[in-house]
Amino acid sequence: MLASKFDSKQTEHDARQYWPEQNFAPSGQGTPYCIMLPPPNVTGTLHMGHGFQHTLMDALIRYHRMLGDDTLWQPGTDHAGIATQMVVEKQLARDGLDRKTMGREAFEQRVWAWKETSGNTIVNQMKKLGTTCDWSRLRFTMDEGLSKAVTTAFVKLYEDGLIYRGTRLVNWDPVLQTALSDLEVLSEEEQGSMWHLKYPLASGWSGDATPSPSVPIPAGERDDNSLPPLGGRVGDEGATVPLCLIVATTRPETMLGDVAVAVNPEDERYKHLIGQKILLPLVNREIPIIADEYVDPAFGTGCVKMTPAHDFNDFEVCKRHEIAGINIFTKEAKLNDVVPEAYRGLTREVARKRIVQDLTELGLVEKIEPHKLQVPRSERSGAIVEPYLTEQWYVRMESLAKPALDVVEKNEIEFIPETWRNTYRQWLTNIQDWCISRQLWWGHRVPAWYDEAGNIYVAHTEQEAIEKAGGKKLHQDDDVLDTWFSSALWPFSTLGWPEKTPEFEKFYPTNVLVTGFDIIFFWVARMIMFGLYFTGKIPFKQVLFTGLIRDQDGQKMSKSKGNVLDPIDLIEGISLDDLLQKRTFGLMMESQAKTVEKATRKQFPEGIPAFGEDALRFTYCALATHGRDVRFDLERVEGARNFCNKLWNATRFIQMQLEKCDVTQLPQGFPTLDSLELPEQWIVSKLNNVIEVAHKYFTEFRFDLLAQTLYEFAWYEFCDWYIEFAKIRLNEKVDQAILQVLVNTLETILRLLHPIIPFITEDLWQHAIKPVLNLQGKTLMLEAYPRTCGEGSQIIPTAVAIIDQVKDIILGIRQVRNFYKIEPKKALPLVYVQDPLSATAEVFKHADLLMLIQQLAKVDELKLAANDQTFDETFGASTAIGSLRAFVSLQGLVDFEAEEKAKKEKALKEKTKLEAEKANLETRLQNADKVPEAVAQKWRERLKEIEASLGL
RNA sequence: GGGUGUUUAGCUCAGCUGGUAGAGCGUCUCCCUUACAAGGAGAGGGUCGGGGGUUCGAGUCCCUCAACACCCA
Repeated sequence: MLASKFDSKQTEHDARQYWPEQNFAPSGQGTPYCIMLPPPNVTGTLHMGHGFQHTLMDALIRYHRMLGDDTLWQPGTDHAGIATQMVVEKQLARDGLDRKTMGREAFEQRVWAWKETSGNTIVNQMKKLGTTCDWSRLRFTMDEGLSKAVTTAFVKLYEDGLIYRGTRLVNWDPVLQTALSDLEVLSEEEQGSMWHLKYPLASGWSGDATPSPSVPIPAGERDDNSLPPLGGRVGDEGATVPLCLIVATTRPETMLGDVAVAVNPEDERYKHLIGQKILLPLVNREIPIIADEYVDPAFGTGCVKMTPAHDFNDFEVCKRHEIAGINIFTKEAKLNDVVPEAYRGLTREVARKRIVQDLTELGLVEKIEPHKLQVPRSERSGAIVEPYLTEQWYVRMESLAKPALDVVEKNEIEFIPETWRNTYRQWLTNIQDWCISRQLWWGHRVPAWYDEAGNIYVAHTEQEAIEKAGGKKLHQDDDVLDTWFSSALWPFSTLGWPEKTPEFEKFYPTNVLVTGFDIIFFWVARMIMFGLYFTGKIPFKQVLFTGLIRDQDGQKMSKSKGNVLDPIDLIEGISLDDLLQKRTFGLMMESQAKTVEKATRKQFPEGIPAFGEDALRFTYCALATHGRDVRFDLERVEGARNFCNKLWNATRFIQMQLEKCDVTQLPQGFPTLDSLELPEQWIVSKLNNVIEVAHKYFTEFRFDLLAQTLYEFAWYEFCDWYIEFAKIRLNEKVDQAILQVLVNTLETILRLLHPIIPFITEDLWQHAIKPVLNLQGKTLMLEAYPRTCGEGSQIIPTAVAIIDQVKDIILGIRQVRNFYKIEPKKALPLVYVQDPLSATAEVFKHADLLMLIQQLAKVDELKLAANDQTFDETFGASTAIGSLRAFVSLQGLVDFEAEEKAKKEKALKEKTKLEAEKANLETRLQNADKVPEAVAQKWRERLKEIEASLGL
């Protein structure tokens, strides 16, 4: 006998023993079905987003496995170049070491060692959660096979002219000292300043202090001759007035690298100055005034300083004007030796202060305004990214993007939800070349070698390169590839590509990719491009984009905010103290700890109870709407846990009932539907309907509706109604057919729910179902997903209609009962039921159904009233559901005088509502000719119902 | 500045190709009835962001405005 309460820990422990890992491998039979696990960072830990996506993937895989498909869920981890290198470098720093002194080889060994110790954490966590990946096929992006795929891909792209080495501006992370791709730079709005600087015209010195009127901001106008010549000081005798252009900038320190000032060619204010020169302050370099459409005359002063070596827009403008840039920074983003001596070696921040100060002293700062600006920061180090001129490896994207765009436009790859096509299209149509080299030591080293003359030899191996070089001594490129380069090969490299393995032949293209929309560019688009390029096929047929998991306030979960939830904690529970410690550890700012602690104490005053894996999984599914983000609501986990308990207890009840009979005598499967009594016909009809809907929702990836449908069926139809119907009759006598329907319906429910809540369904099936039904299967995981149940008819509409009527009668009587607060124990002496549309008459032909009503509504005597029979107020109360009316005698049960008023109010309210609806229907029916007949028919029926219950 | 999305019950969200609204949690009342108080029986609660339009009929289609979110520049 089952315990009276569901215990998730015990259940998970028990269920797991039926799932040997070899069951997760492809069966070798059936239609191939393959999902690639988006490889998590090998040194990371599982977070809510993983939990969410893995749940959906596991549900899909379990569903298809139960359908009999040949399922492969390919797992693996990602080496995560920058992130991993940073972690290891931090460890080294604690030991007083750094990678440069220990050398590349020793450093790599150190990272491998770290990967071995920590790398299994996330895999173990996934196993703990019951994810049924084929663990025997676990891959790692730095493995030999996958590294070979990377080299092969690189060499091919290079030989096809799609990879090149180019010198151009890149996003430079001055802390990590590596280039970053556009996608690794996050721009956030920050409060800064806009400095308005005066740039004197080289030719514009005016001896008579009368500025030309067409020069808009002559220094003299405002400062009244107080402005000194360059190098002079305020108050100098005989100062002349320079004519100045005023440039507005958010980065004054870059002025040392200015090579021009640009204005719009149509700007009347400056037109005549185009071609003239500026004498750049502090540097004393003459730079031209140029005209370019890029300049917005309305923004700032309409004059833009050009620093092409440190600004992407300026770079483009100056390229058009063939003006070379001047690099003023070192790799650490400190001023280099090109700038005047006074500024050399300063960081950007210090240089800014110094330069503004110096310019101010020269009277060359017009004004400083507060200004909000987008500051580009490195996703990893958080440092402000410096546009920096370096030589890097690039992938030419244009020709790769086109076919990738096509397959999505033509829906050969289906995006779910479809709206992400827009995002995808937008990015691919404006795609930039992909900077793939990184100045790191952890990753796939660029397979390019150089001879002493600097000639490049791209080859699969060093040996091959040397051969190409004619035996010359070569040095391999120091850089490694962007981690996403290897990730882009994931769908086929994990299947053995470039070898044509049987797995590749069978499972590629894969079926569905489940991932977050946040990596649509990073990963999804690149996989499609590379998939098409290298295999000639799409890498997957569908992409399911999940929302981002946010906290209950809609905030992104992040360690630095201290609002993360660990899926493991929801499953196993955690005390408040442990949770506090977890959340306040490693915060960016100490001061935040108090805020986080307060919020945590408020939200989880008693910590988090152990809800169990099934409850968490059910919640993930219930929240998996096709939206953008998911607010994670802990209360829903509780609701899901309660649902598990409901299933548990329903099983327990059935187990008790089965003890009354000899289960070995119980026939297999459902009895023929036509042979059954009405309640049985009803529940099996409903069940068959639910089965059909479940398949539909799986196909449409509507895990939310799937969860809701199964929840409602299991709880409301099966537990609340059918079990009650069954209980009453089983108390009278042991009825084999009822037992058979009970246990088989439960068994079907367990199979239906298994992909979502695998542990409890497996556990219940093993303990309460398998022995009773004498099933041969070893695990529910490998049982068939339900199709339709029962022989012959699968849905009997008349049974559904009659039982629905029975439910309505019971509901009506219960309403009266509750309204008059009649004790549940007290039986009602007499109830008349009247139904002018005579649907109820059918119910009264079945004595067994009347018995059910009498027991479930606690009524002594139940009678069918004639249509013209009337009941005066002294009889009791009446209630209406549809056309049905129940007249409940309340003789001796209530004080009529006292209840009269409330009763009248209720009746009036009901009447008003119905009359309004009646009027509305009548208006609509005036236009009945314009409406489809089926709709009009429905209206007429409803109108009849209303008239009937109004007693018309 | 360009784009995408969201706005439905107190909270979190469903609502398919247009036919007058649903769930979970919460609230209120009654009940520890031999599967389940992690439960049972019932109740209350929404002018579907504002405005306009198309239609016999709009939460659902179109236009517009507003707020919020995200992406790109």
